[in-house]
Formats: sequence, C-alpha cells, structure tokens
Amino acid sequence: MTELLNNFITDIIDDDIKNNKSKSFINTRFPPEPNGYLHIGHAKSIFLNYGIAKQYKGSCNLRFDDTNPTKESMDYINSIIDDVKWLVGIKNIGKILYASDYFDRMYELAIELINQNLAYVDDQNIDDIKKNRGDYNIQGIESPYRNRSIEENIKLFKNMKNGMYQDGEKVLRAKIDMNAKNINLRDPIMYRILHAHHPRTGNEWCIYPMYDWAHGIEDSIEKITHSICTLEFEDHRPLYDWFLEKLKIHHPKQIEFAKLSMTYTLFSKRNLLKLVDNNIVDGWDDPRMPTISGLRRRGYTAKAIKNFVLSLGVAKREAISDFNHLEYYLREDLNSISYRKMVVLDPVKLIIENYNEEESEFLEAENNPENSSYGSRMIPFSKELYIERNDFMENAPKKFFRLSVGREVRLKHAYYITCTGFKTDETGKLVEITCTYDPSTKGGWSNDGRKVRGTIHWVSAKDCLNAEIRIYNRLFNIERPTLDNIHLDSKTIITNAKIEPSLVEVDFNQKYQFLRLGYFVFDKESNENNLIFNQSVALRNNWK
RNA sequence: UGGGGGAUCGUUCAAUGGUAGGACACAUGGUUUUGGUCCAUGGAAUCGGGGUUCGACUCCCUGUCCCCCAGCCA
Repeated sequence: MTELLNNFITDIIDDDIKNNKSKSFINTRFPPEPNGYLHIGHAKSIFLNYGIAKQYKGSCNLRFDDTNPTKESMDYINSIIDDVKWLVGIKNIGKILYASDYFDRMYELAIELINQNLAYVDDQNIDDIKKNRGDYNIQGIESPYRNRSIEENIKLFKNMKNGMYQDGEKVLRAKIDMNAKNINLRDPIMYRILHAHHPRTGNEWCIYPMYDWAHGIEDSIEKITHSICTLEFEDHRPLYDWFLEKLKIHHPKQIEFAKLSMTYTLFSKRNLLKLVDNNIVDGWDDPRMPTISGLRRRGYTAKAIKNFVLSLGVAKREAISDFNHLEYYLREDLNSISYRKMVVLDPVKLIIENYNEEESEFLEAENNPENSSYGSRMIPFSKELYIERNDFMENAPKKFFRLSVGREVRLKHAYYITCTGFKTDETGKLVEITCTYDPSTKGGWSNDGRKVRGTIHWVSAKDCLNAEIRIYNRLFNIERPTLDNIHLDSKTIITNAKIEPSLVEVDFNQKYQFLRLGYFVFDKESNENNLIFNQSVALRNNWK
C-alpha cells in the first residue's frame, strides 16, 4: 500500500515542478456533487487525489460541489462524508469544504467580469437560448441582449440576485464567441435563477452558479495546483481556463483521466437512483450495489478497494475492468484477516454410529491458518452432526473427494470418518448419513500414513445455532448491461443455516471465512435473536 | 458531414528510438487438516497500409474503429 503513484498525471506534475510551473507542494481535491451516494468509480478519484497530495506533500480536501439545490440534499452530503472517511481514514480526510461557502466571492467575481464587459444578462427564454446556440454544423446567433451597457447589466444582475424575477426569466452569460467550434464557448450561462431551498444556504440565494463558472473559482480559492477530473470535461477545459485568465486569479491546471467502469455493473447515478426508486434493490446500501456503502455492507474492506483501484492505474484510454479483478483483491485481504468458522448452509444429519450418545467433547480449531496470532477456539463435537448436503454423493465419481458409502474423509479439526450408509425419504431426498469414526485420529490426523484426500466441515447438531445467510450474485446478467439486463436471481436467502456456537455474538466489525464456502459478515439487520450474514464473496473453487 | 479525446496479451496497466513486461483471468504441475491460501510453469498482444531509422509500441503520412460534446446538470 506504500506503492508510489506513477502515471501520466504524475508525469505532468513532475514536469510542471521541473519547469517551475508549479511548486513542489501539490494540492488536489475530491469534488463530488451531493446528488447521490458514492460508488466505486468515485473511489478511484478519491485514492488518486488523496494519493497524489500525500505523495507530493500537499493537501487534499473533500469539497462538495453543491451548486444545484434542486438535486442535492444533506442526506447525500452525510453519506459522502461517511464514505470518504471510511475509505481514506478519518485523519486523512482533510478539510470538508463547500462550494456554497464561496457564493459571495463568486458573485463579486461575476460583477468584475461584467465590469470587464465580458458578461451580460440575457432575457431570452430557454428555448431561444438553445435555438440560437446552433449546433455542430450551425453557427450560433448572438443574443439581442448581448450588447447591453455595463451599468444596465450590473443593475439587472443585482435584480436577479435580489429575487426580482421568476425562475428562467433571465440568466447571466459570459460574452465569448457565438461562433466558437467548441459549443461550450458560445456564451455559456454563468448563473440561472432558481428559487429553491439549498441544503446549506437555505433561502439566502435565488441565483446559483453553473458548474463551469463555479468550479474553477472553487479550485482557485483553495489553491489547488492540479484539478483532476474525468474525460467528459475535456471540452470544458478551454472555458475553465478562460474564466480564470480573465479574472486573473490563481489558475490550477485541469487534467482529465478515464473514469472506472466494471463488467456486470452500472455506475451512473441516474441508473443507480432508478434501481433504488424502483425497488430493484433495497436502498443505496444494498449489498449488490456498487456504492461504497453497499460494498461496505457486503463486507468489502477499504484496503481491498484501494488495492483494486491502485492496481488499475490511471490513463486516458477508456477501459472496463473485470469484476473478478475486484474480487481478487477482496479475497486477498479477507484471507489474511478473517476468522475461520464452520457453517453448514444446506444441512443434512450425519450420525456417528460408534460415538456414544451421552458423550460430548470440545476440539481445538485454529482461527486463521495465515496468522497464528489469531489463536484458536474450542468447538463442540457429538454423535449427531450436520454436514453439507452436497458433500455426499450416492454414486460418486472417482475424483469426488468427499463422502460416499465406504469412503473415508476427514472432519475438519475432528476425526476421520468412514461412511456406512444413508437414508432417503419417499421422494428420494437424502435425509441422513451414517458413518463410523476412528478415535485414534482425534484432531483430524493420524501418523500411520493414511491418505485422506477429502476434508469436510461440520457442526454439532445439538450445539449449533440457526442463522439466515444471504448469498448474492451479480445484479446484471451480462458484462455490459443496461437496466434491461437485471439478474433476477441476484439474491438468495438461506434461513436454516447451521452455524458453530462461537458465532453467537454479533460483531459488525469482524470478517469471517466460513470454511470451504466463502467470506461473510454480519448484516446490519442482525441482532442477538436473529443472526444474519451477508456473503462478501465465495471462495475460489476449482471443483465442478 | 463540426470540435475534443482514444486504440498494446481475453481484461487492465507498463515499456517515452534499443530484448514488448507485470497483475487479473485461463491452463498444467507441486505443497496443503479448507477442491481455499501459497509456489512453479505455460499459452497469449503493439488497429490496417505506407514512410524515416542500423533499429519504431514510441517519430511522420494515411486509413479504420471506439468514446465524449448541441442542460438554465455536474
């Protein structure tokens, strides 16, 4: 995790420092709009911006781009703060800043631009503005209000601010070039009238700055040196530069990179919002969602997400990352930190014929074979156990290393057993397996050189607890989905899982590996009477 | 049919005029009280066509394909 960021952006920064275009302290920012929850695509931007600032001994702050009150809310602001804290650590988050704190300054600078005769109030309605903007092939037409006097523009702009007009009645536009090939430069709108309640400034303002006008000023005020954003803003860079140049204020360098996309997932807030609103998922933090809060509930760690996005690198080429790649880093982290437990998802009784019914004993089980400091626990063993239904096969092929009549397997941490028979009900369903155990193999080992290829997990029938276990699958069934490709079986709920008694205590911070099955965490809906687990990811499995 | 960007193993990122390399995925073998982990090995790529050069993923010309842009969203 200490690896150095080395990509085309750090190359640019290195050049800028070498050519004295920039100080060696590099300041960045993570500037989300609070109009939805953060997803793993944002995590890439977060680790890039915070990582660069750290690497170049500068600062990185969380700044909310809260310039559109019609889409934003405190709920989103709070969720974003929680997510960034969780990802980068509470002490590394930097300052929490808001574009709305700069509204006064932006207003002053707009007046300044009007005074330079570089901005004007336009009375055209939305349709006329659109029509007169032209398109790729058609030149724009200058607004009839474009050449108002500076004094009149100042007066009208103040009136706009003071609430003398209705929404949409007037806008403030920059006076650039209606024939520019880049349509963003055809007199872009700087302010629109919005009589809306802002989550932070309330009803103080009824004019709100547009992104292009606001963003560069925000960066400038914060002394950002390199303003990193995604590819779709490339066309906006000339405008970013134009405003800062005319204003003669600190001018950060905007650099664009390709955002993250992943197979089997949808990223746009528009689509994620639909999944939530249409109840396809159970909220923004549904464990199937690619949101930070969803991944966290699913049992992902910040470290796994960080290692994943860092492994991806940074480039301008648009790329779709493989979901497997993310899961690899999750397993890598979870393998080293999770507590091993034995849990049976689809239980079937196993009776040990030569084990005394009254007897019972405790066997020692290591908590993490990767790390002995995790210690061990004692688990109860008795005559009747539960094992996994699919660990038995009536007519087993040679390579089936588990239970079948006459075959010997190891019960993990316990004994070798040999299957003696099985019972089915009238429908042919397996209801009970019988076996004998070898008392000399306590702990699951013998020194006689016996080869026991298979090892299966189990729980003691009279000691185990019941739990609900939620298994998740991809939300979409094709690699590059649209909302039409919802995977209908993306969630399976198992209500009668049998779990070892050491899991009785609900601990939301702990990661578990259920032996031979996968990684699991307690779901937030768990309580001491209702143990609920989410599967984070299954173990890799080469069998079948 | 305007403007802006991009094209390297299946996927993703390197190589900045000098042996195309890593990770994931896949395959094979080894270790193993998890068919996990770990270890080893293997297959696998420079979008096409010209040119410059002793030498081109890299520079030049040309073609093709992909992405973004016509919100009072960000």
